[in-house]
Amino acid sequence: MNSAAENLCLSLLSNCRTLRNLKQIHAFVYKSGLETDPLISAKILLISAVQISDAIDYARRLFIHNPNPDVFMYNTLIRGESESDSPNNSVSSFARMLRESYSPPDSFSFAFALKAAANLRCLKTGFQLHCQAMVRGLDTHLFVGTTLVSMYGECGFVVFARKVFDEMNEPNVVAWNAIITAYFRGNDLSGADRLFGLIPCRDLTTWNVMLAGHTKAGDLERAKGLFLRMPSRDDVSWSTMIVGFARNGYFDEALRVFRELVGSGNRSNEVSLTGVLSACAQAGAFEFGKILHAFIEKMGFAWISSVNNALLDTYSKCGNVLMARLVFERMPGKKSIVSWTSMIAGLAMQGYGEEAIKLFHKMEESGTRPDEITFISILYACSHAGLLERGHEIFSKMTGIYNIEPTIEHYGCMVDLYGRAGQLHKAYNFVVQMPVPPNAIIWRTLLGACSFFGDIELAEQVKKRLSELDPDNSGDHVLLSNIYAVAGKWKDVDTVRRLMAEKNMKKTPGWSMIEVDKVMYSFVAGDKLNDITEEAYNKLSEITLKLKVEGGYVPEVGSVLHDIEEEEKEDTLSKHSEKLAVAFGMARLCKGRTIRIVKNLRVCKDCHSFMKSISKVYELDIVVRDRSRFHSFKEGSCSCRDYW
DNA sequence: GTAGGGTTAG
Repeated sequence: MNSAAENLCLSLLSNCRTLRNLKQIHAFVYKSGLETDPLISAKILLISAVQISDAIDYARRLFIHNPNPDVFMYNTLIRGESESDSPNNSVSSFARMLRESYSPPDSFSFAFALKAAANLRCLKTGFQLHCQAMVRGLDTHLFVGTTLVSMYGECGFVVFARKVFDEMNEPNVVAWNAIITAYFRGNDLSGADRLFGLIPCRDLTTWNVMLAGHTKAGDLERAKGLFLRMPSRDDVSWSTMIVGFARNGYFDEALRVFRELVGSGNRSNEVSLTGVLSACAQAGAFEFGKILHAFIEKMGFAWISSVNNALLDTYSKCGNVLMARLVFERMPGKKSIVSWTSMIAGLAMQGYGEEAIKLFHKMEESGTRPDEITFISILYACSHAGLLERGHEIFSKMTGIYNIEPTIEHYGCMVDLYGRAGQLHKAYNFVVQMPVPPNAIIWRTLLGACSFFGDIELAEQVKKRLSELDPDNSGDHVLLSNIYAVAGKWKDVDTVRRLMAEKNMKKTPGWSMIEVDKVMYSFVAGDKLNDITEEAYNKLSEITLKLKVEGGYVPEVGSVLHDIEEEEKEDTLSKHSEKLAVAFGMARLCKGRTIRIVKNLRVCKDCHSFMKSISKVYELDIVVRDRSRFHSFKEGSCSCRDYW
């Protein structure tokens, strides 16, 4: 018979969602003398290990204090750890079960431990578990077999996955789904399609498997076809499409599908939200992002950490670091490493180096261990704020205290740090002494710094290295020719230009995007004429004239010498995509509204001074997110202090 | 009293 207190505890536990709440209930359990009640302690373990994302440490402590855990409790811990940040703990718990438990692992134990091996992509662990399962006669168990298929698939061994699948007695639809997923994992799209044709019965999930496989392979057309053809769709089908579009750069499509999802009355979930938010973040769709924020609050998604992280990233990538900070501060529960790192990166992109470092220290104090991505963000913050010394300290801390092996990206940050500070020869010496061979990106970073500080001699040396590693990169040639042009070395400019023409090198087309009335418009340099571009071109000529007369704006033709004839210089400059986007925004948006642009390349010197000029003459704020950082133009100057 | 396949942010 359950007592009244026991029933009360069980009912409290069934509504428990946060660690804080769980601790309160746990205290009440002690007070009521129910701490040894098997049903209640099992339930508390289940909630902390599985149902609350940041409570696995609590679960582990509970488990340790239990003198003789039963199979159920072992399985719960193995399951929770397999889904945690350190799935290797799950494997350890399984091993401990073999050594210490009175009862042997059952099919549940194997399914959970195999999931850990899959998450670790550790074939060796998976193989050992497979052997153990064979010894116990559990390898042909339907559930264990299916998990084996997906484990081998995750580890990239499709042949093993297929072997297990072929040996299964009567594979059901779930097993079929697992083997199809394994084929997609191994990039065997036609194999996956073939199996899809052979499958005896398909449910909704099979169609979702096909959607996921094709979107991950980047074939959105195929996925779209399947999406329209499938007999019914659920929230996972919709989320898969939205995430797929967002991942592959089809931001407007992601926004459109999300709108359609909400309009159709189907259920949106946290995954479709993170997907559409990611599209907004990449495209800089600030207005749409704000609407999503309201939607999140209204629909009760605000307690989910993945949604909050995506929202904070959206605000910071749209240039609104204050709103990003607000979301960050108000997030419920423990802040994850993703939250901390996103916030640090957000501050870094705006050039708030000191604030980023402060937050980094707060993160350390909170007990969250920074990882390699955190260090990339914080080093980036230092280089973009000119904090040479601090960057140096942090780099030594990473290797010395946190024992994190620097990757080529970390070295790249250091080169950037020296380069931006004008210490070109220090940067060069750093590159040649690096323990890993420098790649083209490293040399390109240095070339950029040489260009900024006009060091022709070093630039030529660096360009030589680049020619060995990546000889046909047009950007490198453009940089070099710009360096010559600024120094007035026309003959050298000509040589580089001729080389580019001979090799038929094409410049990466620059594009810029702007959001007007929650719709994204994109512009490409030298765009063909249509209604939208015509409107932009007309407004642009009007603006340029006014700036020349009232703002003293003089086009800086140095940036275009590489690819066109002299008389066209100014004409081509005026067609840069960011100028078109700004002009379009000024034509369409209400007066006084901040203009927000996202650009795929770095903004050129001419466009930079053009924006400064607009911000003064028109008394208008402009925010440009380029490939490397944010530029906030206000009253004739830029937040980057002409340093980018 | 726990399962297996499909969607999740830096």
